Amino acid sequence: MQSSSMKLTLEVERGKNGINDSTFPDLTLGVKREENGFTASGSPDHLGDSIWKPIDLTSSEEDSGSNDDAQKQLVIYDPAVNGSGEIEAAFDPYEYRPRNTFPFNSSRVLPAVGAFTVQCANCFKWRLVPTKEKYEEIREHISEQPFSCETAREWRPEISCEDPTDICQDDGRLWAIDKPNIAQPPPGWERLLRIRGEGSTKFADVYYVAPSGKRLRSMVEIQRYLLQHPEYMEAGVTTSQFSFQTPKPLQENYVRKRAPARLTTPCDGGSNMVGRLPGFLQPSDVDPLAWAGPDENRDERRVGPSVPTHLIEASPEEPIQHRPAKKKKKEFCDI
DNA sequence: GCCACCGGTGGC
DNA sequence: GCCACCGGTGGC
Repeated sequence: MQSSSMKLTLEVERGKNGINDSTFPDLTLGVKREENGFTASGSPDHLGDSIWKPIDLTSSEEDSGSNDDAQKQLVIYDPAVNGSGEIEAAFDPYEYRPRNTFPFNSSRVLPAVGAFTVQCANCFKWRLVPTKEKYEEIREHISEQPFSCETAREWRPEISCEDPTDICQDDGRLWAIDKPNIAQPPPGWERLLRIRGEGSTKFADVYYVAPSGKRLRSMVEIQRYLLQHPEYMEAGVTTSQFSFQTPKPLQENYVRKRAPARLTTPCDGGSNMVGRLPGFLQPSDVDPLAWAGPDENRDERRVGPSVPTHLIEASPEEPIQHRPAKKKKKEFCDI
């Protein structure tokens, strides 16, 4: 990972429908994994050092094409998945909430961001960022102000490049690369990232929640809302403070590809597209890093109650899904 | 009735 | 192929 010095990571957890929103804010972090599941370890300082290993996402960057910003990437993964694992919480920098651990009875559980991680530009190790707000702050200026372990001393005074990485992309979580340089939302506003279930036509949706509680889902709506509420504009809020860009999943098949309009033979397969499970795709094609899907791991991860298989490993229960495919994941930690 | 989520597509 | 946008609707 060379250039990519900085990448940002997001951990995804699953939440349930209504709940997601609330969960969002919490995203905090630290997850550790335990034997099979996750656990938290607790060390106050760094999360499990041992537990998490370094991740290398570099390659994944595909797209940003222009920027090689590969740098700033976020990875999302779903801890919950694993099950049971539990995530524990330790407060300090990393506090976790075991929310996902408990069984949601709800029928729908969707993945949600569980943690944010940024890669040190010097040692390339991943550092968990304690809050969504801090993460957004770092992300906003990641190009001009590369993140380093030294920066992390703001919330972890003892941290240095000598410490092991905080997280490793291994277990079957869902990882995604975030876009760099996204402005922080205006004061009083919140930017929500909702991860869709596997097999959807899109990976995620971004919403902005205005101070009034109104949710806005596109720049058109933002613009309209600001015009209707001049007070925000008078306060300096502009559309440049909003961005609906979403992270990209490393799992290549997570998002269902749009079917070609003309696929022939419908039958043949029936398989045509839609029906196909993503899983079938070849991981190989994808980037190296891509994490792998859940394969085997999945079992472990799933914990108790639910988890059905689905693709994402993460999701524990998901009634929802379309069929998931399974993909395999692999782990890659490099550092 | 509301709204979170999903699907679809026009435009690039 | 990707993404911004928004319509539809299941579930509450």
